[in-house]
Amino acid sequence: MGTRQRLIETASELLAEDGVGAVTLRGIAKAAGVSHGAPLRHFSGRAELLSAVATRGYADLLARRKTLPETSPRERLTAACHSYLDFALANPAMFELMFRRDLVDADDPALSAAASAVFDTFAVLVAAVPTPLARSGADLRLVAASLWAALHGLAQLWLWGGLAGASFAPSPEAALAVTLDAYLG
Amino acid sequence: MGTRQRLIETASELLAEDGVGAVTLRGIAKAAGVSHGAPLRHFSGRAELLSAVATRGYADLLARRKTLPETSPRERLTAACHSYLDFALANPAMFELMFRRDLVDADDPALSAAASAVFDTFAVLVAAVPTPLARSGADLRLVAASLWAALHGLAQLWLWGGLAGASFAPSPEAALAVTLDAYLG
DNA sequence: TGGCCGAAGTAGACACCGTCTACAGAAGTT
DNA sequence: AACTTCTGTAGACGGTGTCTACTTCGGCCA
Repeated sequence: MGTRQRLIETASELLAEDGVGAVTLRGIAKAAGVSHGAPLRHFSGRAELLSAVATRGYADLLARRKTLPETSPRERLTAACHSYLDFALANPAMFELMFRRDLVDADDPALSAAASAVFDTFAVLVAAVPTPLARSGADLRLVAASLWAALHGLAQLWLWGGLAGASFAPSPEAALAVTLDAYLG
Repeated sequence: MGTRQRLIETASELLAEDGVGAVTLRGIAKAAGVSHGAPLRHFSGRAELLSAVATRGYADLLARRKTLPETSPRERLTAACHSYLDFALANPAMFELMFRRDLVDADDPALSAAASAVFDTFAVLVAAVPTPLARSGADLRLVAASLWAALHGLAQLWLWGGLAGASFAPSPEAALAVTLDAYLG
């Protein structure tokens, strides 16, 4: 395996084990057994390396969509929503990195393509379900964006731990059930 | 004004002008006209200073709740939702700081109290509205958490710029309208 | 009044970070 | 065989947060 690939691999492991704060260029280099300047031979800077890592994150997220049950469109959509939340809760550091504009190069074509693919396939799933909103004539892509945002906020808020500080501590699944109830009637 | 207060003030201005990446302890000290070590006489570290700044952010957000129209509970809730989104879009750096666990001391009592107050008053607003969800017997605090998450995700996703990369670019208000439609029927 | 002590500010050091540059070797091309 | 390009190393630079002396000033008490 080439050094470039090993750097991405090592960074992913470091990210999963020690969080976003631990994915430092020098730390990755040391963990990969190369000198601290070596990564710059394969990436223009930290942002480019982390973009490659985040791109893999989006790809992993997209891969989950391929394993949805072959049942009704409605059940496929709810499964996808659960899958999104599960991914975020299971890989908190990767999820955080994927949405940290300051750590990642937003103009990276591979990264934005992978991110768009996630949203696009989600929009397709939404469009296949006859929700009350759709029946009332709302723009389907707008419904998809709204539902995705709701999902995303649920994941973000839960990882943040904010609800735990409130006077009660709901489970993320319970909140997701309410969200799906609101959108799918 | 004491140095401590001026440091918080200066940090807030720096945050609003140049973003989260610019609120560095040394930079704040220089902008406030003190030596680079002075802030440590008033704060245990960077996290404590930024916590004080974020606490002010939550207070500002809460203050907006006091200016809601005295109309129907339903209109008050939708106004509060718009207010939340407006705050995030108008103060993106502050909004980001408020939810950046790595920059802030999550155990700061003032900070967590301010954050809880925001959620609690929101929950009160939700409880006053007879949504379809409420009528179907869902836990009202769970509905509040779910709706707040939806709002939060909308703000986060929009600031992230993600929807702009997709094949279409909805306005945040349009997406919020759909979200409110889903919850308030 | 004189002495004292703690709070507040300064300057320097340390370790770490990302990035740049100079250098060395290996590989491949003409 | 000579030359160029690629890959890796080592060192330096400016920046960061934090720690540790060292000053300085203001209030307090004998």
